[in-house]
Amino acid sequence: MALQIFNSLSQRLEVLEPIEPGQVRFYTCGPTVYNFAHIGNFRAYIFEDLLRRVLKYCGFKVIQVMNLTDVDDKTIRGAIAQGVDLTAFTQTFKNAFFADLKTLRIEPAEFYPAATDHIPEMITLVETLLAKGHAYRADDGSVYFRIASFPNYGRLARLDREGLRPGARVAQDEYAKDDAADFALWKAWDAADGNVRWESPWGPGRPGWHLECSAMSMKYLGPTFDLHTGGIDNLFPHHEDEIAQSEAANGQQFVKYWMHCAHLVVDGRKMSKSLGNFYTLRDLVEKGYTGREIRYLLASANYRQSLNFTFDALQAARSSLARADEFTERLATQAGAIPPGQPAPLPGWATEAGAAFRAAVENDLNMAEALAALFRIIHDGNRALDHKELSPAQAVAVQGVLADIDGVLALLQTDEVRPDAAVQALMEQRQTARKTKQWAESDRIRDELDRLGWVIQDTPAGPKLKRRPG
RNA sequence: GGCGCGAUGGCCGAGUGGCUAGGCAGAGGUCUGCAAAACCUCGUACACCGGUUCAAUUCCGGUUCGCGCCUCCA
Repeated sequence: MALQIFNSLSQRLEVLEPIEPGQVRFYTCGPTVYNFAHIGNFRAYIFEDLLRRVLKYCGFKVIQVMNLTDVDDKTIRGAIAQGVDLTAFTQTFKNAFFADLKTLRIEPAEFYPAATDHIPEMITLVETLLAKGHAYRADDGSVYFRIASFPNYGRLARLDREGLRPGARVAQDEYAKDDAADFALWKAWDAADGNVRWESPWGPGRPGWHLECSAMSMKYLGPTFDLHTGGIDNLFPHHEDEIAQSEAANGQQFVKYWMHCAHLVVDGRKMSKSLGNFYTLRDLVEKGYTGREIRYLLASANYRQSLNFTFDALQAARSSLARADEFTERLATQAGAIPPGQPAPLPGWATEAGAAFRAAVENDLNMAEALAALFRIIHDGNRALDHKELSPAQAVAVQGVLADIDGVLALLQTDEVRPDAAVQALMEQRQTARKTKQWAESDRIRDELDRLGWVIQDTPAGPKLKRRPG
């Protein structure tokens, strides 16, 4: 089997065949750092993280670039509103973004280029486009891309010239453009930009939004690379414009495969501040949910379908992970008894589930099926342990399968919290009470531990303390 | 107006022209001092209306509802 992905460009499933065998170069549209990212944003970043991990799982070397948009209308507006420098303003949200990625166990990309660090590259690209006749300078000092000069425009989004007719959303003040559909490569400075400006051959101004992705992908990945991803809302105009700029400048195909992640909705409704169903990652963490739980929920659905975020589902994610944790711990206990140097025969059910997992992720990242394979291991493993049919050596082998799987999922490692001395002492007190059959006292201590956030399990090997989630 | 996606049991969510998704929640049981965990058992789900077919949740058409894009929202 080989990794198959759904290519937005062809609208079909294709076997991923990188330009350079064994290595996938891919570009992912990153955040505009003007506020804290919300869970809808993170759905896309988790999708990209799963993709990255699946690529590695399938044996590819990965070079991933994620851009940081740190200059645009919103960042400028935000900086001015707070009366701080653009750089200072965006730095706060860059830091927050990286902290959030860590919370969600998203593996770092190889490069996180920021737009403001690549102004010269962008200016060079605009010069190339001007020289090749794909761009023109308007009366206001801005430079626009001439869509009429690029016949393939609209191919990705499947929009024809009719569909590109100016609609209500085209800004009224874009009179300077030859064609209303043309988009800005370089925006001339105006008063609303405050002190945000860079010098250019066309006078002071700033880059258009789409330009950074073309300039930076070219710099870090070359004129043609394998894979480009983003949210479905970026498909048009952003990605369409990237293609136009890059292919017009380089005269060769920009990207071989495009993948787009569908949106997240909350309680079946579009997430919006006015509906009161808008959540940043930080909002959920404040409510007591862990990054791992949120990751589970966001990772559990097909990336091409809209995902319905509900707190019931988040609670279910919590319970599912508790079940997984219970099993990995049982497995570790059993594996701990292994005599050193024993070869490990893998039970049949684990081999099958491991293969099912691989087949699932290779099928365009079918994470629901992949998780089903994980739960097959948990279920069959628990049964084998109950029936004393899993040797320590086999337990080690199963751990190996889980480790492989978790290379993709990044869900199984727990954020372990050890009970403190007081909690430990209570547990021992309860044991003493139990030995003398003082059940009322024993239950009272159990309730007290519960209030402290600890659940107790009496096992044949003695009592165990479990952190109660939330 | 144009283009596109979707509707699966209480919840989240795979999938398939006939054969169990999975998880969570719920019910009963085993185990346990009681629990917890685990295991065992348990659900005539495929929006609606037509059509194709021996057979449709799956294919086709329509209806209703939801979501998205149509120039700077992941």
